[in-house]
Amino acid sequence: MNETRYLQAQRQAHMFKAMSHPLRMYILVTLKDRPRCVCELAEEMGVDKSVASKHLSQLREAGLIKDTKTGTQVEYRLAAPCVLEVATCSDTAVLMNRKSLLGI
Amino acid sequence: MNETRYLQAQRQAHMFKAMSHPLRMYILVTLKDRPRCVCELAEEMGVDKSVASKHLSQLREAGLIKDTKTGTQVEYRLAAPCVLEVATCSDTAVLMNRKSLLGI
DNA sequence: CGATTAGTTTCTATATTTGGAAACTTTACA
DNA sequence: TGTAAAGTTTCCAAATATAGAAACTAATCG
Repeated sequence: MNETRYLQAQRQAHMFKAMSHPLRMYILVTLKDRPRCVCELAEEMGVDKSVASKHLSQLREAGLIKDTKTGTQVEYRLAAPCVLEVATCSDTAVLMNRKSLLGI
Repeated sequence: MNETRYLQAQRQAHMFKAMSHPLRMYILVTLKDRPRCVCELAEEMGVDKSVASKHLSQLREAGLIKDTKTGTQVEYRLAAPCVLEVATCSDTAVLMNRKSLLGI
């Protein structure tokens, strides 16, 4: 077991874990548009604000989004828009693979 | 809730879920080098072959790797090497964000 | 000050993921 | 044929993740 390689794998896996939930990806895609506060996202997704807040925490902890506090509101924005392009790109590449896999 | 956007998010999340486990990322990085069979990977990672096999199934199901059966062996290879470059790229971008986040 | 609004954290029940052991399948080959 | 090797699948226990309710914090504003 290559230690350096494992540490790299662990770090990357952690980032992808943050991106591994439908609502969290939905949040990322939505934020690409423009920044939003927690309750806006919660309402848009139809979940409790505590649920939205927790998903946002995970994304922030992973370094994917940033927040700015203004009064009682917390505005969230993408930290690295390129990550999203990356998601779309690999998504497309993999989708093509799966299609050929399924014979579509 | 934007339906199209949610479906896209769901699809991408599914791919990232396959990449969200340290051992699975380790497998991907290792396969970048050259193809391997299940027992080679199991031994290298120090886990039961059933464990390696299950992780490989998930990666295959997500369209990230392909397999070729030869005799009793099943050789796994990367399906889309670009996905790995993508992983390194976003990893770096996010890492930089986290550093500035932590004030490093 | 007291009420309201926006968020976060805690608690709890449920669901999913994971690893390893054991059973099973398939191919090789003595 | 029967034994071994390589994989997969099934089973189970332990660990983790998730949603929503409730409690809590902090800022605004009458």
